[in-house]
Amino acid sequence: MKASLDPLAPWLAGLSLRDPTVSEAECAALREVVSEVEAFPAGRDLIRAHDRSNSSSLVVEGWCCRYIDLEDGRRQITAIHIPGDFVDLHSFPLRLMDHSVRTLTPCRIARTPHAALKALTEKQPHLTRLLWLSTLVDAAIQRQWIVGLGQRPAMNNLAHLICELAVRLRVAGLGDGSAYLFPMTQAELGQALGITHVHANRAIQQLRRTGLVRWDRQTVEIVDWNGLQELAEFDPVYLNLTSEPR
Amino acid sequence: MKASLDPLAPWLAGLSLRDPTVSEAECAALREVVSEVEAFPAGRDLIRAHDRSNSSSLVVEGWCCRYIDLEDGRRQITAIHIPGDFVDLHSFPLRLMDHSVRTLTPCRIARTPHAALKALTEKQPHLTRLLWLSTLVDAAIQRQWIVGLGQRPAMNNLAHLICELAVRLRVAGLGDGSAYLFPMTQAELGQALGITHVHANRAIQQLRRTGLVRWDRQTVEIVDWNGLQELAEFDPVYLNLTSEPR
DNA sequence: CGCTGCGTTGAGACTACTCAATATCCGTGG
DNA sequence: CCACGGATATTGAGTAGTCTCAACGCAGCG
Repeated sequence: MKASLDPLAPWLAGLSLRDPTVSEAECAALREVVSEVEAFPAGRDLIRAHDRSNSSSLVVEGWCCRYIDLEDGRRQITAIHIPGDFVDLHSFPLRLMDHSVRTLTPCRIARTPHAALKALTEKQPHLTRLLWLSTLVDAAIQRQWIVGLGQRPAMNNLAHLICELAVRLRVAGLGDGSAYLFPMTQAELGQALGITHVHANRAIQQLRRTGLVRWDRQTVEIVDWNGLQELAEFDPVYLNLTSEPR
Repeated sequence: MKASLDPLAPWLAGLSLRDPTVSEAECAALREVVSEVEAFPAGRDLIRAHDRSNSSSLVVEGWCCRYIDLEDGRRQITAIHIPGDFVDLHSFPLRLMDHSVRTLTPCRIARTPHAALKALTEKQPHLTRLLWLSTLVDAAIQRQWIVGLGQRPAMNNLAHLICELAVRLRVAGLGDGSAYLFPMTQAELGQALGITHVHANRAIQQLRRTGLVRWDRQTVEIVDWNGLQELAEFDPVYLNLTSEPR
């Protein structure tokens, strides 16, 4: 998973499957507001809940997540972000952060000042709608997580997450989706699935026993995509892709 | 809870607490694209998943919800919408619906054609950001639901929902939030909380026993706001209010 | 008056949790 | 190269929360 030379590359890769009507001028305008890329180690908070953010972060390389902590220390991860995700575009129209953002792996992040984004929305209505769109895809993903947390047993929800990330990674131009690096610990996975790390471990074992995926160390390999999709009831409509990735 | 003469009134009431910088001209522009109000009975689908929508709905009166069904018939409600909510602004930038929308009570709904919204975004960048903002508040609410479904026991999550709706109703100018009509059946409540209707009933009873709320028929009365807020770990930051309602 | 939908209750089963122990991996320093 | 320590993964046993199935009560309505 080499670094792209163009920090916008994974974002544009995803966009090309959602709305291919981006002009060269728009790309240039966006490129201009994306400041230089910064590197972060794993497990570093980029923004904390209740902070006031004045820039938005685009993931160029690595995984990060948004999360909300409860008073007793339990943590719920509300989103997982991969390269190409504008992880914190939400903080642009919103004022105070209602959640925190943190790296799951070493990351390279491009920051965009809110002032620059605001200026951009003044002049570029089409590009503005695309940025809006990308926050709404995030929201659609959140809805699926709500369904998973509310209705799906742990193993099925885990299968759904694996499907989702496979497609999203493929959309971002990272691999073919049949096997990928899954760099989260089982504790973090549990925080995303709303279960304890002990139960996350058991859900993984249960999923392994179905034979639909192989899961060794940090590598997930999808052995039977159709079977996994069926187990998870995974319907990629919510990812808002107009054309098939790959 | 009488119908407002102005279909935009509850939306503007909420907006005034989030971004009071709306100009008269912007209101006029928005008013122009909101078509006449239509009435719907309870339990009517407004939009179905996988449909292609060409207009967005603003709730003027009544409650409705978004939901996603699983194959075995189980349903997860992903959002509850009250007057002032632009229930389906998401369908404007998004193409295919990933979820359905349905009335929970008799409703009056104002429709806005997407073409008109698009035209509006071409000319009114500030208003566009406000519309964007309102979809992001929806997303923030969804995040809290994720936290609730993943981490909170049923009764606590129910308490959180009651707190949330109390504030949101107050923000929309509907009542003082200390007591309100809760027009959902226990089955629907269960679909929102990710539990069965049987367990929803037990969660209600458990909450009643705390003495923090009275819940008779369809009326919820908050007896001890501070106690309820504490039980729910309710922190209204995510509703993005710059000033206190009322 | 008898539907029908909604709320309520009980009993037993299953999912996920807690607590605790053990095993494995991996980076670091000797 | 090996020893060590910390983080991560795995396992077991008992408990708590939630589900399923089934029944019953009550209210509104034709």
